[in-house]
Amino acid sequence: MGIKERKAREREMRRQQIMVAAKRVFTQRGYEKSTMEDIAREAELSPGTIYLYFKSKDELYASLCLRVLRFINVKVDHVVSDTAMDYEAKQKALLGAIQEVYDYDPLILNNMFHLQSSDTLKSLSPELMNEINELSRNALQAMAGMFAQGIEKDLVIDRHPMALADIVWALFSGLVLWEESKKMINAERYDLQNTLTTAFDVFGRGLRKRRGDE
Amino acid sequence: MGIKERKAREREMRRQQIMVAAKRVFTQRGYEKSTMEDIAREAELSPGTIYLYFKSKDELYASLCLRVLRFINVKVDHVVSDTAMDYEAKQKALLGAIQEVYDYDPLILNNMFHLQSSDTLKSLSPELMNEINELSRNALQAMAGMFAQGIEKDLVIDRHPMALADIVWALFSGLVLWEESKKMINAERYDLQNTLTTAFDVFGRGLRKRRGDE
Amino acid sequence: MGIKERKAREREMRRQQIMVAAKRVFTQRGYEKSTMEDIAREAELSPGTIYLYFKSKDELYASLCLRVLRFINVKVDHVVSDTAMDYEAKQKALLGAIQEVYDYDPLILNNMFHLQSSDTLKSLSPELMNEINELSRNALQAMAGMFAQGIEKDLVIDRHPMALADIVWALFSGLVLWEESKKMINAERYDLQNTLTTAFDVFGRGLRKRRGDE
Amino acid sequence: MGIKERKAREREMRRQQIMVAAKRVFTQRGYEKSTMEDIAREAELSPGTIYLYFKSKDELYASLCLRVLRFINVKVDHVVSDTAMDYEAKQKALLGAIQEVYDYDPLILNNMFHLQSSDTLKSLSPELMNEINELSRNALQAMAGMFAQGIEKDLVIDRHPMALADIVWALFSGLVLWEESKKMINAERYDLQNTLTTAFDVFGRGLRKRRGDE
DNA sequence: CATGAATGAGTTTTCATTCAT
DNA sequence: CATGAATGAAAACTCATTCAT
Repeated sequence: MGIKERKAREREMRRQQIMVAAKRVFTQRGYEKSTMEDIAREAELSPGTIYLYFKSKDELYASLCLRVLRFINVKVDHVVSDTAMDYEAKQKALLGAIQEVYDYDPLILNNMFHLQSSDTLKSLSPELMNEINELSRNALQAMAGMFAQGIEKDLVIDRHPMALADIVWALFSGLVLWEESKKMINAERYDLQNTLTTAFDVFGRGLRKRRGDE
Repeated sequence: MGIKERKAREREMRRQQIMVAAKRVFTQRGYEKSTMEDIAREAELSPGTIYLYFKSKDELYASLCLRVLRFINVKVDHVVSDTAMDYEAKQKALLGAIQEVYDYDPLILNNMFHLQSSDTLKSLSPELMNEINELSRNALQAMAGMFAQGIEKDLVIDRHPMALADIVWALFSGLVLWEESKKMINAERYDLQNTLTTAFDVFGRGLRKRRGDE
Repeated sequence: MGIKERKAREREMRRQQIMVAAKRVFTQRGYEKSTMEDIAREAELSPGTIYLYFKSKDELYASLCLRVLRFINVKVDHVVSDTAMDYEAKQKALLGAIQEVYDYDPLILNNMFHLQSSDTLKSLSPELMNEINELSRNALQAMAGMFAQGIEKDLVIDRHPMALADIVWALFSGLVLWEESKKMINAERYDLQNTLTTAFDVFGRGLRKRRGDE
Repeated sequence: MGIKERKAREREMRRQQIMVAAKRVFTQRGYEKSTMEDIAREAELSPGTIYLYFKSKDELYASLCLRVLRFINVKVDHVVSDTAMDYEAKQKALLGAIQEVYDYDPLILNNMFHLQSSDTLKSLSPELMNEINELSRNALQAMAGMFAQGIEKDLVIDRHPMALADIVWALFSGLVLWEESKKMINAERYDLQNTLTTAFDVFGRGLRKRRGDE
């Protein structure tokens, strides 16, 4: 039925509209300081309406994280399974994907941290929780797999691949944090782009194994 | 007056007792989910008493950050000004200092993030704010100075020294975050020690310049 | 006009459909915990449609009560005015009618209680309120009239007839309540039928006057 | 310690103060229409204070029921175990106890009905729930025991003792309900005292077995 | 007529902070 | 100084009712 489809599409658009507004508010104020009324105002809707699309503030928040995780997974899966790319290209593409996430919503990786609270987890619907867990695990394992390949081909120093994947993730979470902290300490001119480029470079060198090393 | 001194010392001890309790609670639950009553209970004091030593929850929190920043500054200043150490030793000592902070309170660097909220800043007393700003800037500039030395002596790749300092900080903030996130996604066995060691290694290699590189 | 009639009949059928659904929902959850959406879902209609047939939740509820009151009145009037029945038969028929109401909707007598709230009453349309008042009064007075007859013929103990009518009503309201309360306290096996039979018997004996009594 | 005792007594008095206020408000408006703010205003306290003594609206309500159940149990246990009373005296004392409850809070027996909702039960602390269940069962079984005695001594008609206990309880719940319903239908002059007296009389007659009966 | 998405006032609950003892 | 009961403003969430389609 065409009507049902249209309804579903409209419903999905409202969801997106709310998520976009929520992202803006969460990014600006952080999870705890953002009120549902703030989000409603930003979405130009009434508070009650939000609850027609998301069961609770936590579910709304988790849905935002989910979207980012899905994006990362698509990218990572694509990069990892592309047999035409050599290792160097894959590493570059991976870092590019993470920077895309960063550009989309710099705080999401840090805010995701909020989900760790066991109280929060209890209130999430099991489906949501399961998808989040699965996607997180999948992204990480895909990255680890890529590093394992690099180690095998002797292009990356021989360290536990999962630890390397963790460092990639941590470095980016940390940069976000740090960018915000710098604002706090009134660092006159925080050149994030420069820092990111340097990080990529440092990180790339550290991973790369060269003859005569060790 | 001996009496006045004793009083002052007792007062300082109470402050420390409260801060130790607050650290434990903030570390466990995060800033927003920690209540003043939680902290009072942990300190075996009444809520009212906390307010005799700290003007507000925010000031208590900022005082915790301050303590960590002071510790880092002492270490960094010492390392940087020690003319007996060569660059490699300095870099190692610096990373060691940061890991000490991490061992003392893994979440402090992340939680510090909370201060970024402009609402929070407004409620802090100007003296507190100034000291925080100064210490943060100082620590970062000292680190940057160290890297500048390394670059000059051709021991470190030629990148903006401040950016390198940022990356050090960010990497460690990020690792903490990530450790917590892994709990969330039920990562089967998260070997933080391994990850940290690898990070040190990767980071060290990336910073170190070698003949024939580039 | 045949068309107008058909329309009217269809309209009446929708009303009935909604009332049946509402009865089910109110019976299950009670007045306050039942939402208009619950009722709409049960009636397989949309919430908006309910409002085409009933001005408000209160009016819908009052309409349900009205239906029961009308049923009781028909029965009571019939019993009381039937000159062919002797007193004993009338009393029996009356109790039978009440049990019929009970079988139809055990909670209606209790739920009716909700109407007592003065706020609720204010929002009812005067016509509805008037009919409810009149029917209630009429049913009670008819019963009282019957008891007065019994007293006159020396078949029933000499007590205020209205008080006797009240007790009949109260006993049945109470039994319903009590049946529900027993579920709450996990009474192992609540044999309502047995209790009702006993109640009829005890009550009948109490009303019956016997030679030598008093 | 005298201080601890005094504190405990003061705390208990506040609890009572709140419960008295809550009783008044619940009695006047019913459970659902009573807001915590209403109760706080009646108790001349702030809403937050109520939550220092009762975990939720439901727990406050359940505590009220508990108090009444405790009272009934004390009375019933006393009457049943008093070997100096004959059956007739016991029955009279029992009805008297119930009327005392009724005089104290006419609506409590009806309102208790609210607890039956499974949603409500889930939110109650298990201890509270257990005590309510135990007390209810105990009161009922004690009453049933008394009737069993009466049946054995051939003073009460031979019916299931538990059914007789149920009827006692139901009759009184019902009278309360009915008293309120009468207000609703603007019954000109509702003489509750007369109805109650008649109910006692009718009920007593119904229970009493006499030679030559049946 | 029928729909069902949207509304927003109203409710329960939390917690930083104060102040009388 | 220390206490901890009390406060009350603010937040999450609900639901009867409306109205554009």
